[in-house]
Amino acid sequence: MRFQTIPAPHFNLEKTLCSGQVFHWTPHGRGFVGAISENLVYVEQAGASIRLPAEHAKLVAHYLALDHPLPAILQTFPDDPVIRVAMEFAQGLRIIRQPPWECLAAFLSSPLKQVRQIQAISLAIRKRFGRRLRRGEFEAFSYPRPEELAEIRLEKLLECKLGFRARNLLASAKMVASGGVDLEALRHCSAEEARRVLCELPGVGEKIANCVLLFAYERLDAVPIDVWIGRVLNEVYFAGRAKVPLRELKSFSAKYFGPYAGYAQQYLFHHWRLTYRRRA
DNA sequence: ATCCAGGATAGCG
DNA sequence: CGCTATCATGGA
Repeated sequence: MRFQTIPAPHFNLEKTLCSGQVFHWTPHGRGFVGAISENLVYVEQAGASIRLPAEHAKLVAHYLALDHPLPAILQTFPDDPVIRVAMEFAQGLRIIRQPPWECLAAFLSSPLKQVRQIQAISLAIRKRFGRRLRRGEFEAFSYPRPEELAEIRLEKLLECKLGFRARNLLASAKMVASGGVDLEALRHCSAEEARRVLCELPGVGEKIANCVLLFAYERLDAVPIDVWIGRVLNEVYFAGRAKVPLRELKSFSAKYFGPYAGYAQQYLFHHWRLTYRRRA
């Protein structure tokens, strides 16, 4: 296997793959093994570059969004102390371009789960129902395609610890498999239209739709407001005010964080989730 | 033990 | 419309 090193300035592989935007990459040697659709991929950080099998260079560079002008994006963030410390903490984090179905399926299994558990579920489904991919010392599993997942019995899916999410994942897979929702077509829609269509899927509300828009469709202004972002907004930007309505949090985020609000949101999410200590 | 987790949704007033 | 209870499971 011929390896290649390609430049990856302003990039941190570990922060990018382990910040709760994608859930199946597993440490291997000095890097990570995973799959992009049906392609087995190994990639490792090498200073300001990444090192990977040459045949996957193009695929991975696109997936990891190495072409995003990160310094220019960061410059659009508001200048406040909370953003500044998050930018420092999450330096090199990029929002990637996931295949839509993989991303949607992962977030369908996310409600009321910790990142750790979403990882476990994602890997269990891949191992159990996906395709085994092997190449030399590397091994990974693809995520079952919609039409494959749609054929799985609910009882079998439940063995992957999905709980009440299994029903939604299965029903959504059937809608995608039957063509009721065309995930590829959403690439050409406006963000509003794509969000509306995604919310037609069972188990998808505005938050998960925004996750998919941000992490799969490159709508970098989409802001998923989960418990962590809600916490940041309430404790920092709405400090002292009790019970701020969700619609107010949404409108504030869209205005205050700027054209790459989704990117800013991810830096805040990563920082707060890994450093937060509950107060007495 | 008790509370919480990258929420969505039916059912209520 | 906005509010609430509920859903299943494991981590902290």
